[in-house]
Amino acid sequence: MKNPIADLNKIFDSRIRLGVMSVLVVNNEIGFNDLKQMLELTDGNLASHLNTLEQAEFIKVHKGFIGRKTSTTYSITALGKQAFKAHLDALEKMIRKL
Amino acid sequence: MKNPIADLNKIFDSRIRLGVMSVLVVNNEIGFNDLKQMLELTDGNLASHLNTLEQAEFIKVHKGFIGRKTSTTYSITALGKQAFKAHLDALEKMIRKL
DNA sequence: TAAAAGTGCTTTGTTTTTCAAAGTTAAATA
DNA sequence: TATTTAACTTTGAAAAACAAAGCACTTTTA
Repeated sequence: MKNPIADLNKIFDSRIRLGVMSVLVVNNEIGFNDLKQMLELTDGNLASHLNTLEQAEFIKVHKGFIGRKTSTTYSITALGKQAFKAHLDALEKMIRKL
Repeated sequence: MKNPIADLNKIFDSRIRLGVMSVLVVNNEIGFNDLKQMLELTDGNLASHLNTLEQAEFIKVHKGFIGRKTSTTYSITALGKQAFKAHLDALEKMIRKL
């Protein structure tokens, strides 16, 4: 039997980053505050996890306005989609033995 | 939309503990060294994760002998099976939106 | 118009978690 | 007898997670 965890992506070990990605897969764009409320996080905590995902180029940021109010939204990148899918495939392979 | 990560079990955030559980689900008993080789871990690292799982009563230890040589094996408990399944269900629910 | 509140962070510092390395005890093998 | 193996425990360092506070800016409210 080979190492069942070797293909899991370390970035997605975090439940929060997993949650962000899962939200971004179904919402092609979501705001900082919506995400914050959805995942029940403090600003700093969310911001740092978003930063990790951005560094990995799994998500990208859009800074814009709603009317004249600033609004930051996030979306998943092609690379992010691919990496997330690969992770889920690895997870599935790992547990399909059930 | 409600918090998609609320039902994930914190104990299974760790890829290693996830790996241990997934191995134990299909092997009703496995030895320390087999697990160590399978997951490619140092003794101390594996031992401490096994300890976490044991504290949670998700696995149990059997200390015995092969001939007169000590042999430690691990198996999953009913509680562990249940908790692991609940975690996988939560994961699945989270990603079935795809 | 002054105060309060919201947005989206960054910074700071603490707590928690992870991990490798070394030490340990007892038995097995060369 | 010396070395090796099994299965840890202990120690300590590094990394990660997190809350709280601060901040710059804008908008809303009193």
